[in-house]
Order: sequence, then C-alpha cells, then structure tokens
Amino acid sequence: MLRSIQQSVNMYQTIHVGFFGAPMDYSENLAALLRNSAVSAAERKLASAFADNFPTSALGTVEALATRAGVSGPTVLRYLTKLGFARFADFQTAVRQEVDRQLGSPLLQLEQPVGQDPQDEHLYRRVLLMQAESFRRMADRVVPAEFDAIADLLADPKLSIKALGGRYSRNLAQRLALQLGQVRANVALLDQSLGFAYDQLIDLGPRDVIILFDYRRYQPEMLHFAKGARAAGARIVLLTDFWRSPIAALSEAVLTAPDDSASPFGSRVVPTAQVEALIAAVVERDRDTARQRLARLEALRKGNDQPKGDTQHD
Amino acid sequence: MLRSIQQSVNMYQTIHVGFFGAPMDYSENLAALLRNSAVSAAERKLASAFADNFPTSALGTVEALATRAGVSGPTVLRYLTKLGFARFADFQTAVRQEVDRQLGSPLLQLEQPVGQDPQDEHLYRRVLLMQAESFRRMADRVVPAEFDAIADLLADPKLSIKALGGRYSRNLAQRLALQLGQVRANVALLDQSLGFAYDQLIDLGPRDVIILFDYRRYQPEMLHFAKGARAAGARIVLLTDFWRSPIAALSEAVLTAPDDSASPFGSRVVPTAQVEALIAAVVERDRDTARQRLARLEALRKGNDQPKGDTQHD
DNA sequence: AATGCTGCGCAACATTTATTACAAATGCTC
DNA sequence: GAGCATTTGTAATAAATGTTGCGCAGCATT
Repeated sequence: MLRSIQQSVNMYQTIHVGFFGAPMDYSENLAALLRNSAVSAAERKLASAFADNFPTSALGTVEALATRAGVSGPTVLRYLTKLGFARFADFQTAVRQEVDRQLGSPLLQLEQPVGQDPQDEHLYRRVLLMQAESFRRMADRVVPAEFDAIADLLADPKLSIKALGGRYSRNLAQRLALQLGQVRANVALLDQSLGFAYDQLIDLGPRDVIILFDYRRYQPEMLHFAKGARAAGARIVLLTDFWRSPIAALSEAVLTAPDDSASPFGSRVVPTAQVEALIAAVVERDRDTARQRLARLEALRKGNDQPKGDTQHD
Repeated sequence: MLRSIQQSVNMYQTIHVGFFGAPMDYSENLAALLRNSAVSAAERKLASAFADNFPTSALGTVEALATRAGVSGPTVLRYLTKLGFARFADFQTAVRQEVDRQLGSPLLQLEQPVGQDPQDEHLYRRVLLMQAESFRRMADRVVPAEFDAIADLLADPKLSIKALGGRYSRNLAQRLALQLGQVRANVALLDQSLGFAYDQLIDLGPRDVIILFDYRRYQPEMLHFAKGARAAGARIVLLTDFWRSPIAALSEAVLTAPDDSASPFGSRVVPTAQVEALIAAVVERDRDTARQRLARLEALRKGNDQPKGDTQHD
C-alpha cells in the first residue's frame, strides 16, 4: 500500500507523472487515464478491453468487463481502486458524465459558424443563431403526451381557463389569455397587481385550469397562490424554465424551456413559441368552434370599430 | 401476460402507428421512442426525465431514474416492458448501443426526423423545428447596420423612448418598454386603448423615438399615428413582418420578421427575439449604467416588497 | 350510487452484482 | 532453491437492485 496514498475522490483527480516528471492530469479525460495507468499483465489486458469500445465497455457490470478482458472481477475492482475510484458505482458515474460531455460538445462545435470566434459575429446574428439552436434542441426533448395533456385541458369547453404570470412572464400569460380568448370561451387573465389575485382563489374549483408562468427568480407569491389553487381542487399547468419552479410538484403537466439570453433578463422566446403552439393545438382540436368564434368577434369588431377600442385586455 | 406477447428482443422493434395508420419505426432512435410512447401521467413524467439528459439518465439504476422522474420503480419497469424491453438489463444494453453509435458518428447525432413525412411529426415538435428554421434563415439576412441604428437610438440617453403596438403586438411593445425601462431612463409605453394616445402626439418632438410594432392586418390607426409623430419631428423605428407595414416609409430603421404560424394568429416568436436582442445591444452599449440602474431598482424593490405590487405596468 | 377498469405505489421477494477474505501462483532476491 | 513480495483468481458474503403480487385510488360506465 505504499504507492496509492490517494484517497477515494469524487472526481478522478489522479495525477500521474510523465516522462520527465511533468505531472499528467487526466482529470479531463477518463479514457486516457484508463489506458495509460496499466502496469501489470492483467491490467494491460483490462486497459485494452476498455480502449476497444470505450463507453460501452465501461457501462456494464464488473463481471462483463472482466470476462471481456479475460481477467477476474476483483482485478477490475482493484485497478479502479488504484485510479481513485473507491467504489465501482463512483467509476460508472464518472463514465456517464464523460459520455454526457462528449455527446454534448460535438453538437456545439458543429454549430460554430466559420468565423471561429463567436465573438466576431454580430450580436444580432449571434442571438438569432442561439435561438435556432435552442429550438433545435427543444425539438429533441419533446414529450408529446405532456404537451397534449395541456392542450386537452385548454381545449376542454367544460373547463374554465385562468392564466397567471410573474413579473416578467405576465406578458406570456397575457398573450395566452388574449389569443386563447379568441378561440374559446371562459378564458381569463388573473391580475397580479390587484392585491395579488387572492380574491380569485376563493372561487376556484375542480373545473378551473390555472396555467402558470414561473421562471427563475421564482416569485414566492406564485408558489403560495399555486398551493391555494391546488387546495381548492383546481388543475394546475405550469410553464417554467429548465430549473423547474417548485410549483412543478403541484402541477399535472409541465412544459420547460431554456432561458439563455444575451441580456440580463432571461429569454422568453421559447416560451412564446410554446404558447403559440398550445394555441394552435387548441384550435386544431375543434377547428369549427374556433373559426366561428373568430368570425363572430370579427363581426363585433366591425360594428364598433373606431370608438373606444376593445373591451378587454389587448 | 396477455398484453405483451412480444418477446424480449435484441433490437427494440416497437412499432407505433401514426396518424393515418402509417407505422412509425423507432428502431433507429431510442430517445424518440422513449419520449413519444408516454401516455399516462406517470409515464409523461418519466419521459420528461429521460428527455432531460438522455443517455445519462438511462444508464443509472431503476431507482435513480424513478426518483428523478418522481415516480416509483415499478412504473419505470412497466413502461419499459410496454416498449418491448422484457428486462431492465436489455434496455440498458440498447441504450449503450445507442450511445456507441452516436459517439461514433457525431454527424448523425441530430435526431433524424422520425416520421419521414413532416405531417407525421407532432404539432409541438413541428412548431419548434419550424421556428429553428426561421431563426436560421433570419440569421442569413441580418443587416448589422440596420440593427445597430436602432440600438443606437434606443441607447441614446438624450432621447426618450416610446413604444406602441397594435392589437396583437401590444405585448411586444410592453415587453420592450418593461425591460428597456430597467436599463435606461425615459421609456414609456404608449397606451393605445385610452382614446388611442393621440393626446401623446401633441408633446412629441425630435427628441422622441417612437418604436412601433405593426404586423399584418395592419391597423390604420397605427399608420395615422405614425404620420402624426413624423410630422411632429419624432424619430420612428418600426418592427414589422416581411410584407412591411406602410409605416416603413416613415421610419428611419426597420426590422422585419416572418410570422409563419400553425395557429390562426401570426407568430410573434421572432419579433420577441428581436426585442430581446435590442435590449441586449442597449445594455452592451453602456454596461455600467445598466448595471447600476438594475441594482438601484433591485434595492427599491426590496424596500417595498409585499405591499401593493409594482407601480408600473408589469 | 355501484361496478368494473386502469394506473400506480408499496413492500416483500428473488436475483444479480459488487465487494471482501483467502489462497494459489508467479516472479524476484539472496 | 527457499523465502518473501506481488499479483491474480476463487469462493463466500453482503449489499444493492430488479422484479412481482397485492391493494388502494381515481375515473368512466351502467
């Protein structure tokens, strides 16, 4: 036990000493660490097995690995212990992280436009490309059922829809309420500023759908309100960011979005698209009703065009 | 054992049936299979957990997965059984193969569209991909000078900014005013409904920048207002769609956007991004001022937190 | 209201799998 | 060639993990 004084560490921080005594730090490259640390015969066989098809080989069981390498299980364990992984589970966690990183990075590199330094790009162009990337990624994590569950709720004519947003997301709630109100009945925007809408709580019941917009710097009042609504039996739908507002636990369906932005404020671009998609889905569910309602509204608007403007929020 | 006659198979050959009975074959894309097969509430949560960070989430233990998703272990097992994986080990093997394949060919990494026909795609996914495409195209028609001209105006502390939007674009004006107001002084939202803001016209002069949002089904009142503002000597900036509102002729800078949408309403997603980009540009032009102003606001907000809510629009 | 159905979590069970102790084998030194 | 040290495999053990049956709860149907 002279050699490996190193303790078991969370991150594989093993430092090897290279040819001229220069320390080699493998903390960034697990695969290399595995390959270069072999000394004895069995360890070499093991290292080869790792190298042969890296991530896969390391993600199975100890036994599988041992068999593939032609060594015994304990040898595998001992090797990994030497490298600083006290438990096999720790090792696998590290491998998974590595996989994640490697799987994630080529994507980003691919998107790098010709001007190698993204700083060279104009801000505006940079923002647009970033958004394009966001949407591309969003598309790859769509869970149709989740979206449909929300759309079904919003489209159900027996239910009444109430939208509520925080300081910066009130806009979204407003947009949703405005557009949804044009294609179906019983849509309201809960107004936050007026004593914070607690008055509304008393009337809530199981026939109400509360659609909440809550993004980072989550406002405690929102959670408080959500709890009250839940207690009253209302159904809760949540749109939030990737960090997930605590309200998620109270919701029966959640839609998340990234909020990467070039400004000090989180971006609401993807959520805006989500709202629009929801509207589209609601329309799709009962095209005729929506069409008729829109036509009626159009007619009404023609009736009193110039004077005063519209009745509701707009 | 009535339901799943399918045996455990090496390759996950589950076939789903698309909208018109067209079979959808996921045999090449495990991630999509996991996301698209969810139906019940718990399954949705699970699918979301899978989607959140795909390979990693699936390579741990059943328990870890269940916890992350907020469901029970057996639910995980049942879901996977439905998808054709008799044993959890089979599933993980499939995941590992997938990881191998994807690491091998980074180019294929972007999920190749599952339903060959875009019609087969889910509405939500379709919307997201469409937006990605929109932004991609927008990036290729960026005219930096035009954008910068607008940003310069909005950032000029000697000028006063007034935002105005139409029926459906008032939202954008509001968002701009709200955020811009946090990073610089003299920002106002012209309220359309109150007698249509003509009162404001009388005070306009060359030190005012009117930023207008006018999208298809251009409202005549907007044009009328713009003419008045122009006559009063105000500077006009316009955000409109590709068809270009007639106000464009009166504006000293114009930013256009597509408004393709799946709903009866035009999409405001790109314009939202434009607004955010403008804010970012303004902040970039004088980072210190913006930072200080934000800090001061923050402090003020802390002062009167709970009572009444904010003074202005929000 | 009562009944059947489905979805889902709890908890016991069974199996797998990591881990440890021990002994055989190998290589090295005197 | 005996003795010591290091390496490696075997087998037993303990822990973790997958798997299954049961029952409750919610929902739709009659």
